[in-house]
Amino acid sequence: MDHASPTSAKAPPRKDPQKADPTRIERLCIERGLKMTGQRRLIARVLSEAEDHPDVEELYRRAIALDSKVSIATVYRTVRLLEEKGILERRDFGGGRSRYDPADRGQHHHLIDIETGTVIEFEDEEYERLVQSIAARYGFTLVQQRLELFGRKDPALAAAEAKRRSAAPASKKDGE
Amino acid sequence: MDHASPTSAKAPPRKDPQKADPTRIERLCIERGLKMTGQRRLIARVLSEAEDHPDVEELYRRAIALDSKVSIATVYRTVRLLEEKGILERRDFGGGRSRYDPADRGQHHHLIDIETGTVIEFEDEEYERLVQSIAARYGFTLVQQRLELFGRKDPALAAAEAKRRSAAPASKKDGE
DNA sequence: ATAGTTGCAAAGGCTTTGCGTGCTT
DNA sequence: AAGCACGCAAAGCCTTTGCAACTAT
Repeated sequence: MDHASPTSAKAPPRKDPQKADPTRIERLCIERGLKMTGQRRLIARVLSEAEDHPDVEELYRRAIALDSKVSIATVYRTVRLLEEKGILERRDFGGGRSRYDPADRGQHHHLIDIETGTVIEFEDEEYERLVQSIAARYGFTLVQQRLELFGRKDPALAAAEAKRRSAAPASKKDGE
Repeated sequence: MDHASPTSAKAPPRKDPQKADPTRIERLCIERGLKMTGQRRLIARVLSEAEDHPDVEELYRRAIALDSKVSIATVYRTVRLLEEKGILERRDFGGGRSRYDPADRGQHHHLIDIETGTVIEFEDEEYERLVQSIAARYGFTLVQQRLELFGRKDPALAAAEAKRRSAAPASKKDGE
């Protein structure tokens, strides 16, 4: 993970928190030529700060916690817009609701612990190569993909993992 | 596809079409100790004959075409039951509805043509090995997985594919 | 006979939408 | 100024469920 930068804002306080520092996602919105309203800036900020995979209701909760000037309909509309613009990716980890994942964090997939709901993100070059070649095998160019692994922590394997743990990969508990 | 047997019934007509020949899925239901009603037999039959990935409404349509003694609520209930029993797998190819896939057809994944909706099923040993090892890497035993590739037919690649086409893989047009 | 199943219609959860008002460009 | 975005509440999907009648074991 090369793009990871601490969430904490080290920048000195500015006059208007809304216009202070265009967040990662806000910048993308502007690039794509979206009209930036206060609500969109707010949602963009929540998304930029999110390190998990929130659903619409969770985004809504976080947004109103910051500002309280959004309706859930707008969150739905915005999230759909951003998905169409390729800024957000919609995921389905089961449970009915869609979850959202900023698309600028690079290609990654999910390993879900079926006991605890913990979501581990991972990347794998070999896998990437392989699916490209599978698609090509059928004459297709890959446009999108979805890979989710659901598993259970295995004591034996976990011990083995503990040993080789050195470059700690991202791993965080996600709701569900 | 080794298990594929023609849909047409070549067997000599029996007394009761309902009890005649327990279908593949029906047999599984019985093994799991499910109480077999006419409706369940009917749905089991539709599922056994399906070579695509129908959603509930499609199952319902096919079922009433055969017999017309089912309600859609029962289809929903049955499909959920069979999923819990591990007889059916629920898929989400986008579009809101869940699609169903008999679990006894072996491990396979899907490549979806985003232009036409065509669904290609494929298997890949190397992939299977790889994801096992990815899960193990994090100390997990794989319990379930979901892999869907969405792509667009690429003229250049398609030409290449046409050449090497010898062992024709399964490929069928699916609704949506 | 009994526990489980079905149909029907109503309810539920998530998401979208119509409409009048308000704000960005 | 003009068009697009917002909020609100109503409506739309897909799916589940309460209840009374029915059926497989």
